[in-house]
Amino acid sequence: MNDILDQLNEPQGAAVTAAEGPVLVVAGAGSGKTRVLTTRIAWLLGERGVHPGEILAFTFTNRAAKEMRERVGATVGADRAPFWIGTFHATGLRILRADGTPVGVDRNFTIFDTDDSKRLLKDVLADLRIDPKQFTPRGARSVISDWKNQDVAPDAAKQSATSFIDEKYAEIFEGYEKALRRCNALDFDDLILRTVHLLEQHEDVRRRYAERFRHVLVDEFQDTNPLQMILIKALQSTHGNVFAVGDDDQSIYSWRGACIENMLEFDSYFPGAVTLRLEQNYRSTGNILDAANAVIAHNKRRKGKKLWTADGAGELLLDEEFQDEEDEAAKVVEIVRTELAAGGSRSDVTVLYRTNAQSRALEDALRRANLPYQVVGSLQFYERKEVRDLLAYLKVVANPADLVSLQRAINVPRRKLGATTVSRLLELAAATDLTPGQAAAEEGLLEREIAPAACKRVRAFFDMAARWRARMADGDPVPEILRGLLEDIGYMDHLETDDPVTAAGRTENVEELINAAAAFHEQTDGGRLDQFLEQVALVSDPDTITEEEGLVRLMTIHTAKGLEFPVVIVAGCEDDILPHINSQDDESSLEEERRLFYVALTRARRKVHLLHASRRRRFGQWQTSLPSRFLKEVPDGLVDRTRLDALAAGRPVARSLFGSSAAPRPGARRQQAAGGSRSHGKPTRPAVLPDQWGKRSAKPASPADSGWDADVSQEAPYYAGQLVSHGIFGSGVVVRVEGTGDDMLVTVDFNSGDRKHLNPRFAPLVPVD
DNA sequence: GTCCGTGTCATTTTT
DNA sequence: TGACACGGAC
Repeated sequence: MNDILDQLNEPQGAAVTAAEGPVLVVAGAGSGKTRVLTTRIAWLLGERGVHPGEILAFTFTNRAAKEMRERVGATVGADRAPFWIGTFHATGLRILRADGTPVGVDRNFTIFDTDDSKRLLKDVLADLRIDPKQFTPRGARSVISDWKNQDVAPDAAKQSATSFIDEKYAEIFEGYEKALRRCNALDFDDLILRTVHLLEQHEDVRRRYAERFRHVLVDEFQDTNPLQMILIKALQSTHGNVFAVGDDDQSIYSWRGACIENMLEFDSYFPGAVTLRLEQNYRSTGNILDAANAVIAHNKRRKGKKLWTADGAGELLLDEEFQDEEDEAAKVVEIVRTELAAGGSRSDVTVLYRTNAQSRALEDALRRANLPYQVVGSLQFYERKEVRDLLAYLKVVANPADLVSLQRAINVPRRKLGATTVSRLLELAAATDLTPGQAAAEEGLLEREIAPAACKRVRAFFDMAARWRARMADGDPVPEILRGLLEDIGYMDHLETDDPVTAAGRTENVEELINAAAAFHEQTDGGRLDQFLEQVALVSDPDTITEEEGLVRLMTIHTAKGLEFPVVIVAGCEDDILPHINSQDDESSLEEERRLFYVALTRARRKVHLLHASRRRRFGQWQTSLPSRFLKEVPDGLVDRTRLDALAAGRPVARSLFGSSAAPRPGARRQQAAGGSRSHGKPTRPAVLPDQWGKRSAKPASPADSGWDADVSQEAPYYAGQLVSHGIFGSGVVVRVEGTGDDMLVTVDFNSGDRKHLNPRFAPLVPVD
């Protein structure tokens, strides 16, 4: 044990050996947080005589849970590793499976994921005859989820509603809960909510669990929501041993209910808590850390800490501007090639971006350059249509009450059972209080509403389901059920006829699902179908299809949290992307955007490239953009900046237009090397014109180019960065120009502090020299 | 019941 | 731009 402690630095050691009672470890990026958690567990087991069964550890991802379990196992021996290390959801599920009955949780419930919930909500909205334009399933799900995460029941929501909108949502909430019950299903939030209810309403159960788990540990504490806080409090209620590790500066999930206050006000939730800080970083260079520290220091709502490293400063960060997203992508290719030339691997380079849509241009460029890449996390394996189809079948087999899966499965492949038949079937079932399968089995019931031929097809479907349900009851192995079912419904043929182009890929995914079932069968020693479905619902990706070597990785900053890479490229460092346009209104969401930028920076071990374009296509329309405001927060000495033109460098724009200032700078090679600048246009649009130089020879002309040419030469007297004045609002700076002609919309930040969206046709803006 | 054209609307997504 | 949902035509 002592050698393990010897390997820790002082604060790490203090955290690991902290006395009983509440402890908050504020662990900066790359400061050895997982190590502290796992060593703490090992120390409790080894030094404090704690039994493995007395430890409960929460994580947010399965990946983290797995890693923790393995690392503890490696230290103390697999047989002594705690049994209860898991995600909040998986842990809630375990508790509910064992003790859920008192809060009305049926043993055979199905877990609805987000997609299931939305589909169910769609039905609910239709039943309630609510205008689907005003209330979307997506919106309703998010409102309901917020309520659930604050332990608000439908009744309470109704009572506290102060507007028509809120009342409607509360009504939808109520209908949704009823529908869930009818489906014998729990959604993700329920896994925690019902557990909380169980522990709140049943003192004996709460005491039992609290006394059993003498030590509660929580990873990524900054991401906990109010409901999870209640759960943690309940579980530590008899002993107060909470060991929470997190980084408030990496809280990037507030939009999912994460509550940074849980961390900032840890002391008030757990009086007498000890707070420790881990600030020594073992990942990044000094320059990267200094940059990250400087940026995050602009946030007000934080605990405050400063990362440092015992190693050197390393290279400067690079901040480079490009004309558009294609040039930006070309730079990514160049960076990868440079790394390869220097003996590195493609997988050394990871590109991070704010929005998934940004991956397109990057992928195109990498594909053209023949550089294999992997987009991590965008479309999850279990979100693929074919996989979901098959899972829907399995769910129908496992849970006859699951109406959502039924609706998905019943007409895929086509069985001539359309919307009319299905909705009549569901109405009949609802009216008779039977499952659709039972309703179909009732003599003559279907015939009341459904044409005889359709009745026959409906019964054939349920016969099929019943056959496989019998096989399940016989304990047939899951992979065999899946394979047989596939055959039975002719799914592979369906894939082929449905779309021959994608059939091969989809078939592969189906095979991957069979593999997952086989792996499950092995690992669980013949686990049941419902257990398989449960695992699938709580695991977003099978391990096999992530983490491949030799691939350039692309992912959102959100998915990158918790990972590290030698070289990080942050693409799209532009205002309106990072910070995102929808998150600029209030201080707290702007701070979250800054945390995102901070997370991106701190992923890098060796090198950071910050790329941005001065214009890019958004929804098919060109939009100009300014460098991200966060770039300015990186101190000058740490970064090498390259701008396309003099504007951003602070020189008067017009001069660069006429060539006087265009001395080639190191990073400007693309624009300069091209030679043969084409002079055209009027000097009234300085900010865009210089971009055009060399464009044609830098890469083959594309339709986009000519379109842009035509556009700009006729319009765009306004450009981002331009100083303008307005009769009423005074003077200000143009932030963005959207649209053309009469539809033109110019966004201006006025010196008064107001941001206005103006149509110059109606609100004359006068350029200021 | 199914097909296909048109219209709408776009963050982030650990479970 | 492009994915997806819906409504009208067959």
